[in-house]
Amino acid sequence: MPIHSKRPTIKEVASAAGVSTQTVSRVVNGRPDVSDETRSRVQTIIKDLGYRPSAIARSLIQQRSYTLGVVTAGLKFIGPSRTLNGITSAAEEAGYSLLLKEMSHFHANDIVPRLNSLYGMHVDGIIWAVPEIGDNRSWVNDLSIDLPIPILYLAMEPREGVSVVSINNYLGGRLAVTHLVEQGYKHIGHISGPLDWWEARQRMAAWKDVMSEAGKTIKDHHWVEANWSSASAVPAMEKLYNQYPEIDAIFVANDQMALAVTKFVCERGLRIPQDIAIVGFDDIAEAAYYTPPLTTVRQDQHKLGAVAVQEVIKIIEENKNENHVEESRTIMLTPTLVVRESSTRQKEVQK
Amino acid sequence: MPIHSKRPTIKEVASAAGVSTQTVSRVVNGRPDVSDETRSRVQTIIKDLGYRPSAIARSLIQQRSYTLGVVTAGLKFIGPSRTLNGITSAAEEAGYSLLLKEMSHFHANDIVPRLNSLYGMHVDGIIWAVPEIGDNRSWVNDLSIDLPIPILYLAMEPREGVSVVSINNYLGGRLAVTHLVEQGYKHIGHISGPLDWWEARQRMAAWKDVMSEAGKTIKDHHWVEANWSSASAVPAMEKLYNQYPEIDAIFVANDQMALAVTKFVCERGLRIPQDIAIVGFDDIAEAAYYTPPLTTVRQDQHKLGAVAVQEVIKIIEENKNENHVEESRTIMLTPTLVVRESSTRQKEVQK
DNA sequence: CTGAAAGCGCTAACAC
DNA sequence: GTGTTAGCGCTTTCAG
Repeated sequence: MPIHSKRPTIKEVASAAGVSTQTVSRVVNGRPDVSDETRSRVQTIIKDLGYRPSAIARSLIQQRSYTLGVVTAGLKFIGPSRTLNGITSAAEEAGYSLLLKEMSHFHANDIVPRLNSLYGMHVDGIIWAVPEIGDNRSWVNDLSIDLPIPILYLAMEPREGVSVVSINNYLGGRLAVTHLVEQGYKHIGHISGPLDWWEARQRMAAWKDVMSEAGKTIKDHHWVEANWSSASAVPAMEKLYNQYPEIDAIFVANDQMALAVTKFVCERGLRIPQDIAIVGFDDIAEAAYYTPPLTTVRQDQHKLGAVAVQEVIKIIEENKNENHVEESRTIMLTPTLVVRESSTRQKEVQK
Repeated sequence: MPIHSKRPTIKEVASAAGVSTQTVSRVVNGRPDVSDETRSRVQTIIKDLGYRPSAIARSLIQQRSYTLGVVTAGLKFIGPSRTLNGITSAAEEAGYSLLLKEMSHFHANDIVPRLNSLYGMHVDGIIWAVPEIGDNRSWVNDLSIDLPIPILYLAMEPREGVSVVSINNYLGGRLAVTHLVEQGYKHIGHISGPLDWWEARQRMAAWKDVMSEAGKTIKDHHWVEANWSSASAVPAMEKLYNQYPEIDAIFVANDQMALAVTKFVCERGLRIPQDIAIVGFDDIAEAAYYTPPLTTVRQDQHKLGAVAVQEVIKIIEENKNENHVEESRTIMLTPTLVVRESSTRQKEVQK
C-alpha cells in the first residue's frame, strides 16, 4: 500500500515486472500487442505499486494534452456558473480536462498573461467565456497575441474570422416585448442591464424595435439603465415609475432585477399583472416562485457551455488534418418565452 | 509575427540568439546571473518568435506544477459557484492554476478516476468541494487510494486524520432559531434540506436543540423535509401548515425554499412577520429583495473557498520540509445572522 | 510479442 | 556569465 510515498514511475513498474517500460506503456494504453500473461502480471504490479501514469509526460511527447482552457468571470452570479456547468459536463463526456481561470472583473483587460499561462500548460483549445463588455474584445484580432490553438468565444457579437457561440439575446427580447404587446399592454417600459454589455444592448434594441413596429414612439423617459442586480433595480424602478406614470408593463432585462421590481410594485399596492405586467429574462430557478410567478425568457446557458466545448473540440480535431483551412463558425442559440402569471392580463393564456 | 505557427521551443530561441538553452532559461526565469547585453538580446528574440515557456515541461523536472485540483458538484446552484469563485480568486493570487472536475451528481462515488486523473496531471494538492451527503465520504480513510499529495475537504463533518474547512452550520441554525425565540414566536416550525446532507442535519439539529433549551417539545409534525429547491418547498410548506396550524414562525433551511414559503404565506393572505415569521439560510443576493426582505443566516462561501486554497497551499509548503510530520487541521467558519423584516415582530429591531 | 534508443521542452548541477 | 550534461516520465520508431 503506497501511503504518501513517492509517485511510482513507469520504470519502477517495468523492473518490478521484469519487462521494459515499453511493455508497461502498452499495457497502460490497452494496446493489443501484449501477451495475456504479461499483461496481467504488469497489471498486478501496477495495482500493487499504486502506479498512475503521468498525463503531462504524455502531453509533452504527444503534443496533445486533452485539456481545454476556460476563462470566465463573475462566477458568483448564476449565469456564468450555469455556463461553466455545461462546459464541465461536456468536457467530462468528451474526455477532456479543464484548466480554469477567472477574471477578477468583467472589464479586465490583462488578457495576455491568462492566454500565455493556459498555452504554457499546453491546452489544446480555449473557451473564452467572459461576456462582451465595453472594449474587452478589442484584442481578438490582434495578431501579436495569436496562438497556434483555437479560441472559441462565448456571449459576444459575431465577428469576422473568429468562432463564436452566443444566445440570441435580440430574439429573446423580441419574444418578451411581443408577448406584452399581444397581451394588450400599451405603455411598455424597459429596465435595461448595463449598456456597455452587448447582451444588455441586444435586449434593449429588441424592445425598441418591437415597440416601433407596434406603432409606438419610444421616449427617453420610457426606460432606465440598471446593472443586473436586484439592488440596482430599486432606484431604477422608482425613477421609471415617477417619470412614466402611465406605464402598464415592464420588460426587465433579467430576473434578479424583476424580483426587485415585483417588490416595488407590490409595495405601492399595485396589482401584477392587472396594473403592471412584468417580464424578466433568464428564467432562473426561482422565477416560478416569485409572487406572482414571473414570465421570463429562458436562455439555456448550460447548453451554451456544452456547445462551446463540442465546437472547440471539433476545431481541434479538424486542425489535425495538415491541409485543413481553419474557418470560423458562428452559432446562435435560440431562447424561449416562459409565460407565467406576471404578464397575462387576458384570461386566454397561450402557453 | 507567429500566426498559428508551431510552438517555438527554448532551443529555437537559443540558437536564434546564439546562446545556450540554459541562458534562455535564466532569462525567462529572471535569474540575475546573465549580462544585461545577453538578457536584452534574448528577450528580443523571445518577443519576435512569440516564445512561451512550457509549464508542463517545467512541472516534470521540478516535480511541482503550481496547480491545484478542484472537485466540485452542483455548479448550477449558487452555493457551489460562490465557493468556486473564492477558490479561483485565492488561487490566482497565490500563483496557482486550477484543474476543475465537476461530479455529475452529488452522490457520485466514482471517486478514484477523478483522483487519478488529477494526480496524473501532477496537481500539487486537491480541494474536494463536494458536500458531504449520505456515504459519499466513505472513502476518505481508504488507504488504498491514498495519494502522495494533500487533499483538503470542504463542507463536511470534521474527521480524525483529514483536513477540513467547513462553515459552522449548527451555529448558523442556532442563530436563526434563537432569534425567532427572542422575537417572541412560540410555534417555530422547520423546513429542512435533504437529511442525507450533513449541512441539512446540522441546521435541523440546531433547531431542535434551541427549541428544547427554550422549553418546547419538538413533535414530528413540527417539521418537514424538502430538497433545497423552491419547487420542493411548495408541497413541504403546504404539508407543514396543514399539520401544524398554530405555527407562527419557520426556520427554512435555505433562501430558495424561503422564497416559495413566502409566496405560500402571501397567497393565504397571512402577513409576514405578524402572522408568520420566516428565517432563511445562505443570504443569497436576492434575499434582501424578497417581499418582505428575508432575515437569513449569512455564510461566506467565497471565503470558504479562499481559505481552502490557502490551507492546502500551506500544507503543500510544509510537506517540502523533509522531516515535517503532516498533521490534519480543521477550520470552522462562523456564519452571521442578517435581520430583515421577515422576522421582526417586535419594533425594536436589533440590527 | 518485446525491447533499445531517442527525444518531447525544460532545468539542476556542475563545469569553465 | 555562460555552456555542458543528464534526466524529469513517458511514447515513438524501429529492430528483433
